[in-house]
Order: sequence, then C-alpha cells, then structure tokens
Amino acid sequence: MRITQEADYAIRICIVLDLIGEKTGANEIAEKACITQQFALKILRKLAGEGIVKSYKGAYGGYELAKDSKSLTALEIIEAIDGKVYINKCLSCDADCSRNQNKSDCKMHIAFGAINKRLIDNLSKINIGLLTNDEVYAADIVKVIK
Amino acid sequence: MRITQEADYAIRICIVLDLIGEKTGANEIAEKACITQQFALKILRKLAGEGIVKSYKGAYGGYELAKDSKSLTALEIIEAIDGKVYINKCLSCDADCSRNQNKSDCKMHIAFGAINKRLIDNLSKINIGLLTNDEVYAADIVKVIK
DNA sequence: TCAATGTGTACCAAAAAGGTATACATTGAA
DNA sequence: TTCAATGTATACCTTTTTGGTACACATTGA
Repeated sequence: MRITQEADYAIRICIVLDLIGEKTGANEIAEKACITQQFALKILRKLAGEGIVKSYKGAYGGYELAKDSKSLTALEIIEAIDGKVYINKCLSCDADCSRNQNKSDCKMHIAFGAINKRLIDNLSKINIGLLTNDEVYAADIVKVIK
Repeated sequence: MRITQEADYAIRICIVLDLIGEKTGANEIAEKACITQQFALKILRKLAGEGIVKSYKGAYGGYELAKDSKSLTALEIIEAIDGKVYINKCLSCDADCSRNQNKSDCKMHIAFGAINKRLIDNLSKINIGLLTNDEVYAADIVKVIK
C-alpha cells in the first residue's frame, strides 16, 4: 500500500491535537495542519468514526484525541483512513491466488505476507507521543523500528 | 507503495522463465503466467530495458533471464516496473516537507524513512531462486525476512 | 522473401486519490 | 427563543494512476 496524503494529513492532525492538548475547532486544526477546512473535516469525521478523536457538536464544538497519544499508533490512524495495510493486492482478499494455486502453496504470497507483517508491525511501533515529545530524538525513533 | 499487479505479474514472469530455463517466446510466457500476450510484452519490454531479461528479436526470438535467478531479487523486478519503492509520497522527493520543516527535522519523515528502509531491505532478500526451488519451504522464506 | 517474433508508441477505460460544495443537525449563549 | 458557530452527511468533481489494448513497424531465421 501507499500511505495516502489523506492518511499522512490524519497523522499530522493527531500531532496538532496532541500539541494543543484540548478541544479544538476544525478551523484551527486545519490552519495548524496547513490543509483546507473542508478536507480536515472529512478526515476528522473518519477519525471520529473510528474512535481516534472525540467530537463535540454545536457552537464551541471541536475535536480532541480520544486517548493518550503514547498509545495512539500510526498504524491505527492509517487504517482508519485508508483501510487495511497491504503491499500487494494478493494479500487483501481471502480468495486463492489465481493461477491454480491455493494461498498456502503460493510462495509469492508467503514472502509478501511475511514482509507485510513486518511493515504492519513497524507502523504499530510509531505512536503520536513519540512524534510530539521534544525529548524523543531521531535516533530514538529509528531504534524502535526492527 | 502498493506493489502493482503489473509488478506482481513481472515476478511471475521471472518465475516462469526460471522454471523453463531457456529462451521462450512471449506467447508461451503469457500463457504460463495467465496473462494476455500484449500485456506480457509490455512487461517484458520493461524488464528487458532494465537488464533483467535478455530479449532476442526476429523469428524464433524470445526472452530469458539475464542472470542467475538466485541473484535476481523481488526488489529489482518491482523497481523495474513501478519505479522506486516508498510507502509515503513524502519520501519520494528530495524537497523539504511542506509545513515549514526541513526533512531532517520532520519526525514523521524519520519514522517513515526507517520503516521504508526495512521494507526495501526485506524485498531485496527475496530472490527468484527462492521461489522456484522445490527444496525451499515456506518456513525458509519467512526466515529470511527480518 | 516471408512468416514469426520483438519494439515503440499511442491510445483507452476503470478505479483511486484528492478535494470541494451544500444542505442539514446540534448546541451554547445572548 | 433564536441564531450564529460549529459538526454531519452526502454528493459531486477533477486529476492521476492502474491495467490494459491496438497497430504499424523492425528484425531475423528458414
């Protein structure tokens, strides 16, 4: 999979929300994340739907992170926006590969499956807290990736 | 990045070529890989352009792998078809991230960069020989992925 | 010479990505 | 009670990418 711009923005939005640390309107969020309000709203709606942010309706409404940023992973956010992460279409469905092989016999499937697992695992190692904490340095981030 | 169908087929084509082990026409290759001849030709042209297969023109022409299948990696084939592998657009260009940060200061960039490196490394561990050799089992393939 | 084969280029349709518009529902405060 | 500020839902739009196809042309072996 490619992590879409939308998912990328979603992560930035979560970073913005963590840095602000309190309920914030879409307008301000959009501005801080450098995207249009309409697009921010679209992303925030998806994040709210997946329980990643809490939304407050009406005047003086807004959004805030639904949980501690240290336990909010890049994987969760990406999956909330783009759906399941997979590097190869073949991995996305339960059907057997075409070409008369079932999945467990297809070595390409096995190889890509193992690589995809590793990728997902690494995306789940990155949490928003890591990205917003000034005492976490580049080297610390690289260190969590296996 | 998502590994496209085209790159997926390209790997299958290389597997077919390795299994046949000798110069083979696009017609037969396409049939064995279960794709149309026209599409196989398009893929084979790219592979030939990148030096992954050797092509022979004219009557009784065809294609064969340009090197030993044990040293032909999935990464090479994917890059020949899809271009450079990157999970996030942000990683594809040298420009600084938008949002007033330069690349080396952007923690998202650092995190995705490390994850992407790992992915590329793993794709380079899979070679065609691994996929065509009957004595290589699923567990052996999984073992090479870090 | 010609049939079999690869090459190059152009084209096309469907799907995905990225983004916008608009009508509507909810809520807090005057 | 009203209304402005805000989120919700849905629909729509444009551009890019993907996944192909078509066809005229070049090369080569028999």
